[in-house]
This record gives sequence, C-alpha cells and structure tokens, in this order.
Amino acid sequence: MPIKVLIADDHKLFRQGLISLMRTREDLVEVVGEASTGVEAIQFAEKLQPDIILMDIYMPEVDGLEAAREIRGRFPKIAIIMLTSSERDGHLYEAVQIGVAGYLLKSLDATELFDLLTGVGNGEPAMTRAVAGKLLKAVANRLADEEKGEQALTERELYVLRLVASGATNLEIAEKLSISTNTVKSHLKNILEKLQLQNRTQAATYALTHGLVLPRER
Amino acid sequence: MPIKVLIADDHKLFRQGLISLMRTREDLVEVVGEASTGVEAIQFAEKLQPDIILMDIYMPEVDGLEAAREIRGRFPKIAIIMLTSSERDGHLYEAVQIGVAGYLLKSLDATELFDLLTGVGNGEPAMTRAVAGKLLKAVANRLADEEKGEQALTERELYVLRLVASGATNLEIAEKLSISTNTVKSHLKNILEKLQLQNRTQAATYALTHGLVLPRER
DNA sequence: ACGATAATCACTCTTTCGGGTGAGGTGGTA
DNA sequence: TACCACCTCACCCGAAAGAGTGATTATCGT
Repeated sequence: MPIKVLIADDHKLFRQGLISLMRTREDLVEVVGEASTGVEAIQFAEKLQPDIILMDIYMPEVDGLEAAREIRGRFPKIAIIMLTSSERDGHLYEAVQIGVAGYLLKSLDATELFDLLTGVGNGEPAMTRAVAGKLLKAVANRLADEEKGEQALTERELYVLRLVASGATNLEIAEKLSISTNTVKSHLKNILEKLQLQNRTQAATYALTHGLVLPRER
Repeated sequence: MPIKVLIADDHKLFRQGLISLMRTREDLVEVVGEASTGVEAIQFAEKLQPDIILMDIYMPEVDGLEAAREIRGRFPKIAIIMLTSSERDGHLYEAVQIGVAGYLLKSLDATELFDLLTGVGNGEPAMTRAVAGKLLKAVANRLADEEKGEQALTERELYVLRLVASGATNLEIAEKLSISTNTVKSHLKNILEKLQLQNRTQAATYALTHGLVLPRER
C-alpha cells in the first residue's frame, strides 16, 4: 500500500505542483491532505493520521517548526519531514532538536524525494548530503562551544533581545517589562556576552538574521 | 498555439511540480525550458525566445530582479512575470520599476495562474488583487511623501546606513569612510529624519527588512 | 538541604549617541 | 549668476548605553 502523505505549505501553487508530481507515482505515495497553515497541519495530522507530513517552515499563524513540535508531542508515530527553502542553520538545528525524520530543501529532485520518502517508511532519516554535512559541523561546534562556555539565551533574554531588535531603548524595554533599566542593562550585557557581540545594534541585526524575531514584513 | 513559457526558479522540486501541472493544460501553455539561476534565465531567454518567463527572485549568482532587468533591456518582447514567495514591498516596487508584466505570489491557485498567463498573452498585466492594492497604496504614499518633503537617501547616507546596520559605531564608520565622526553623526541625523526613525538600532532593522543591505546568511 | 541558574536591582564611571546650531566647499541647474 | 542639494566639519549639551562590581530572591534538580 502507498505511503499516506500530508502536505503542509502555505504556497498553494507549490502544493498543487507537488500533488501533480505525486500522482505520477501513485504506487508509492498517496496525498491524503493538504494544509496551508501550522494550525491546519496539526488538525489534519490528528484527523487523517498520515504516515508522513511534508512540512514547510514559513507558514502563517503557526509556523512549521511549532506545528512539528506539537505534532511530535501528540502523535509520535507520524514522521515529519521539513521540506523548506530555508537554508538558515538555526532552522535546521531547531528541527533536529524537535526530532523530525528529515530535513529537505526544495531544490531537491523529485525522484530523490520519492526515494527518501520510501526510506522514511522504513525508519531511515531523510536528508541530503549537504544538510547532513551541516549537522556534522554543528555537532563539532557544539562540542567546542560547550568547552568555552555555552551560549543559549534564556526566555527573559530572548524577550529583551526582541525588544532591542524593535528599536526600543532600555527605558522603553524596562517599562514594557515592568522592571528597572538596571535589570534591562544587566540582561543586555549577558546577551552581548553570550552572542559575542559589541552593541545593541549588532544584537538587533543578529536577532533579525537568525530568525529570533519575526521581520515586520514577509 | 500554446504560450511558450520559461521557468526560472532555483527550487528544482518547485519547477518539476509546476511543469507537471502545466502538462495538464498543454493546450494553453508549453514549458520550453527551465533555469535554476539568473544567469541561466538570461541565456535561455536568448536561446529559446519564450513568450513568458516565470521568474523567482531568490536565485543564486544573479537574482531574479537583476536577470529581469537585463532581459527587459535586451529582449523587450519577452513578458516577465515575477513568481515569488517574497512579500517584501521593496521587491514589488523594484519589479514594477523594471517593467515586469506581472507579480504573483506562490500562494496563487493553479487555475488562476493559467488564467493570468493567457491574459498576459493578450497584453494584460498579471497580478493578484492583494498585490494591486499594495501598488495603489505605494502610489498614494509616494505622492504624500513628495508633499511633505521627500525622503530618498543619498548615496553617502545609504553607505553610512549599511555600516550602521553592520553594528559599527560612529567612530568605526568615520574611520572606514575617512571622515570625521561629526560628519557621520550629521549623516545619521539626516537618515533618521528622512526615515522617521528614532535611533540607529531602528535604522539597522529598517535596512535589513527593506533589503538595503544583504543579510549575512540566507 | 544544597548548589546552580535565573531574574531582579543598585551604584559608579566612561563612552557613545543624538539634538541643536552654524558654516564652508563643491557641483549641477534654472 | 544664483540657487540648491550634498558632503563636509565644529562645538555644545544632555541623554543613553555599556562596563564593572556586588547583592538579593526564587526556583529547580539532585
């Protein structure tokens, strides 16, 4: 029997194209549904119980990574494959942390996709050589980082960073969070230290380019 | 006879999906080629002389907008339709300035795409209502801006802004440009005024989100 | 119960920003 | 020629940011 696949991508044209492609291999895969948002992906995952979800990252309301996290928690048997155009390393690492079954780029060839999909049916991970290479480097870096002092930001620091990225002054941040400017400065100092940056402007661009904050437009 | 279409998109899977879709309407459209970079798009435009080019923006080497500019200059008879996932207003405006025949988002429906393609064959512009609305607003804003004092940044200001966005201090900018910090401050003051911003951090995020500076990663 | 982490705040001090004002030089255009 | 936009710079001043040190409280895991 063919593998039941759910497609989650906000680009209708891409979904339709993918479905059209998959119809040519009905012996291998069967598209049982399509979602255009993260919320829909979660709902359809529950209703349709697909074998595999092909999930994009950029989606309105709830993005693909958040949706993947929830689906992983509630329906661990469903294999999630991120299928995205994002080459941001941060996205890849987050996806791996969530426990996805694969991470593929849209630059993939259709026949490769079919190969990898059937592989996932047998429990194999789905990823291209390029992505696998990045992961190897990341593991190496992670080890190096841990030796010289770690760096993950705390919830509070992340929140402060987002406000910094919005262009707020320390006073404005303090008022918004109902804390003193001293505390804001303390957080910001820690942020700059952890990220190895020199000033708030660099922190702001860091936040933007690393997807820690949603750009004002898309 | 069917319309000859060239597809330029760096995502192979998307190209293949689109081709698969178009095969279902061979009476209307015929895909005569596919390009995965801006350079290829230019080359194939010359060789294949398609009626329409469906062009993505994000592409390696030369992006879609640059390719469109060159093709418009050399082969004005070829209609170029930007087909992208970018909702950045700046991209839209730039495309319009280049003189593209349409600007479509990948969230488009396949049947709508076919409708618009045949329309372009008859000289009509191809764009969704949402995009058309943005253009209207842009024209309105442009007029409003011109009334209350213009705002386009000068070359020098743009350069300073880019350095600000890189996280440089006024001193660093001054040294890089071989001018005094006073001059840098003067430029920055004008930048903040023109863009209606309050501080350099906002200027940095503005530069990033408006494509005035290339993000460090993609 | 203890230690680690996170969040909070204070105080000082130096540097950097940003606003305001004014002004000289250049190059292009009406 | 006269005007104007742009780039350049100076000086002043107050506000904001950043670096350093140290301290309190709460929470969580062992």
